[in-house]
Amino acid sequence: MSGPARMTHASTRAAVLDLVRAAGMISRVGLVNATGLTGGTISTVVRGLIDEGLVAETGHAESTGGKRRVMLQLNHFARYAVGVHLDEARITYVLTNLGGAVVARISRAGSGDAEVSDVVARMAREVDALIDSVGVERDRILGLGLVSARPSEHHEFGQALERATGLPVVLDNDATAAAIGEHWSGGVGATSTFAALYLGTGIGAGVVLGGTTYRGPSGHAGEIGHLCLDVDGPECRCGARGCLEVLAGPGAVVAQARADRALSRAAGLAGGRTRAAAPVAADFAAISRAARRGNARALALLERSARYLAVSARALANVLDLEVLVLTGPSFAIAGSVYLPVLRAELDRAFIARAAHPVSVRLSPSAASAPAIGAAAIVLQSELVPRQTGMRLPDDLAAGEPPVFVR
Amino acid sequence: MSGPARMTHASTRAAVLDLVRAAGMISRVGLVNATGLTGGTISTVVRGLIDEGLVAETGHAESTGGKRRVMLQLNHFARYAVGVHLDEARITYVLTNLGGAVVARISRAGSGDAEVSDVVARMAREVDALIDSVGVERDRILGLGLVSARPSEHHEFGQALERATGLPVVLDNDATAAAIGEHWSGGVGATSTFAALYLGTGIGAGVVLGGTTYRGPSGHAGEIGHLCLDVDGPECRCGARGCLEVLAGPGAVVAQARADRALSRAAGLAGGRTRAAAPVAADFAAISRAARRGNARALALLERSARYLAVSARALANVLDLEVLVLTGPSFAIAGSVYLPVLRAELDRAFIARAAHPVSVRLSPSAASAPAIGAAAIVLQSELVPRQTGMRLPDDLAAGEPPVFVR
DNA sequence: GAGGATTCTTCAGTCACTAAACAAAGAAAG
DNA sequence: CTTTCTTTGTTTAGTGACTGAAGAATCCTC
Repeated sequence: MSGPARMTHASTRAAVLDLVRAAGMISRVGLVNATGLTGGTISTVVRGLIDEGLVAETGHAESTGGKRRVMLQLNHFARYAVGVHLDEARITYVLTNLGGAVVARISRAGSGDAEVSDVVARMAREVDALIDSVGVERDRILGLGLVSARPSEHHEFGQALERATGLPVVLDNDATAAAIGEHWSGGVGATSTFAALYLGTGIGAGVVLGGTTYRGPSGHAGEIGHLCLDVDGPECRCGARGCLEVLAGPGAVVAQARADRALSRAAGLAGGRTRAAAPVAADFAAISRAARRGNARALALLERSARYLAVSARALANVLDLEVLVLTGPSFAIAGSVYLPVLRAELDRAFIARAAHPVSVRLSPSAASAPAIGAAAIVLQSELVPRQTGMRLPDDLAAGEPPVFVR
Repeated sequence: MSGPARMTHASTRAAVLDLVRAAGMISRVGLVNATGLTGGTISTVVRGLIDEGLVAETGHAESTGGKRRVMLQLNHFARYAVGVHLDEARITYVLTNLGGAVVARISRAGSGDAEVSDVVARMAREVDALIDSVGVERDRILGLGLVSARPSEHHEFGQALERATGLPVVLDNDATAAAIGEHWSGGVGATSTFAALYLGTGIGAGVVLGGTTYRGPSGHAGEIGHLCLDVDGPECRCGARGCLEVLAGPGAVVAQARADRALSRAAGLAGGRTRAAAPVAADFAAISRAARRGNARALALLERSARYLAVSARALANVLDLEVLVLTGPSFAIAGSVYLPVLRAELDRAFIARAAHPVSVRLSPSAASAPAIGAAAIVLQSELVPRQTGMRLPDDLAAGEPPVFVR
């Protein structure tokens, strides 16, 4: 238990930097207490971070009888990151500083069915415009995060964008990105276990366990759209019945609303009249507006969806032993006020570990642009936070061993 | 990306040992490839392990054009661990070697309502008897693992047992223990992501993500007994409706069977006539036997339970992106053959990430004593495997900082 | 302003790990 | 059998992160 608490250079530096970020403001002594390292080590590590311009001394604490502690803060404008959200109909770009705060933001039309090379060229120009709009030097930008609902389909896209922009590109899915964004922005604790419930046109969840993002072996962790809420429910494209997505997803809400002639007219639903990508999101927004205007039928549809989602959120909280649940994504940005109280009530009533700790349910303050902000946060995290600690343990251990000759 | 891949002494030693265990048989070159460390480091680490008697050279591989590789194996009988499973009605003790193989096993009556001090004294005697039965020296026993359905209620119990036996005691819950036992025994890969679905008188799941046990911030991770499968289902003690436990747990199966006069007689159910702890387990076993004898009604009840459980297992697999699901625990030991095909079919049909990888569903080869074996495995793991890598990041970072005086 | 408390830095020593030379063991070619 | 080459494993010097302890700097109290 005692003895040295050694770690690599990179991860010590990164861990200290992450602590400064997470704490907002902290002294060297505070870092000593938080890390378990000695004062000497912290002293040299902090000097390095100050020399690089990443951290700055920003004041003093009151004395506790001796020399006052010098407070340290992240120099938020030392580095930047670009976040890009590829949605079906739109591409959203944000430039954030080290603290995850948005310093520039633009939104442009989606790719449609244009050639990949053309889209990449256009995106590179739009990224340039984003950066130029605030006059940040290129070499202070750490990289570009590119998120979408199906990142596995965008590998070549990412590589092309990397060549076109000259920035390192990382890919991820929107829900995970949103979770990392919430984590980075400091809304939840540094080591907390939480999920970001993401409601776009689909339903997903980004999962952070004990401060570490969990993606699963194939990157599909947090897939809650196909939780079963009714074994005899309507069929789903996944092959099962009564899936959350079919019962309560934005698509289902919109379908139910369109089937209601009066509501369709009152809310001004687009129906099938616009092009394929947009209408679900647009009509879901229209329904939400109708509910806010007091349309009882619209409100009932949303509340029905919220109850199903609440039960699924409880399942997620039970399985993962969550401490915090953050609602985020474009659809929650619009209808969060309807969903939030329903989810809160459900998790307060029937979360199985609530004797040990409650689940705090919150609406993201930046639900609409959460994926793009998260995309930037992924870059910040991948550049500044401990890589994977520990060592790789390949599963095919015996692979490569020649045939054995037992003595 | 390049540069040294440093780690602490303890974790390098432990990681190498864990690799030797996981691989079964591996050469020094194999360890170099698997760890990324250099030959020199592996050479010294392995020498230390051989000096301690934990590892032994056991033969040669065929030459690939040069010197033959010397193969290394875990010396299974170098150390031992005691595993104890506190069930409602019985206490099961196992003594395992380093490989997790059972070298001695006894089962005694449960604690009933005796005084804690008396029970602890009796358990200490029974542990002594277990150890003496195979004549293992006391100082080669690493510790004692104590698992139950509600370990939080057994803290003092564990401390008393630690004093009485002189062995370090670790506590955990039965489902997590079972998962660790499966992992240690090598049925699943070293870095695999899997869950042990535990069916005793309750329902639980032990979760291992990427080779690391996940317990959750309050130790309640894997709680699937209260997944909702029917929002309008029967009420549950947790406050919700249609929970898995109420619809398909062994208690529910037994209740349904008891309500059936013909089945009760055919299976010889004890009903409410025996004392409180045993009957559910006993009657569930009786129903399973009846189903095996061809009783259609008993089989139908079990298959109904299996279908609900299968849907819940799919939920777990979707949320956690599982690669493997192991069925274990006393009730699966009895009725596993009924449940297994139903779960397999469900996960084959509707697991959402099956395009990326299938979920392999297996019945534990030692389902009945899995908790006790797992308890011993927890001791092995806590003594021999990397502690937590990285550094602790307390959540109350600003705590202890005096008031700040901004410059 | 002396003395004590607290914060922060400096520096020598320690230890895990690497790189590279070396030794040992076997295969292949003559 | 000898030579040469390949592969495996060990030894050794060097590197760098970290600790511990001493010292410097700063602030409070009396």
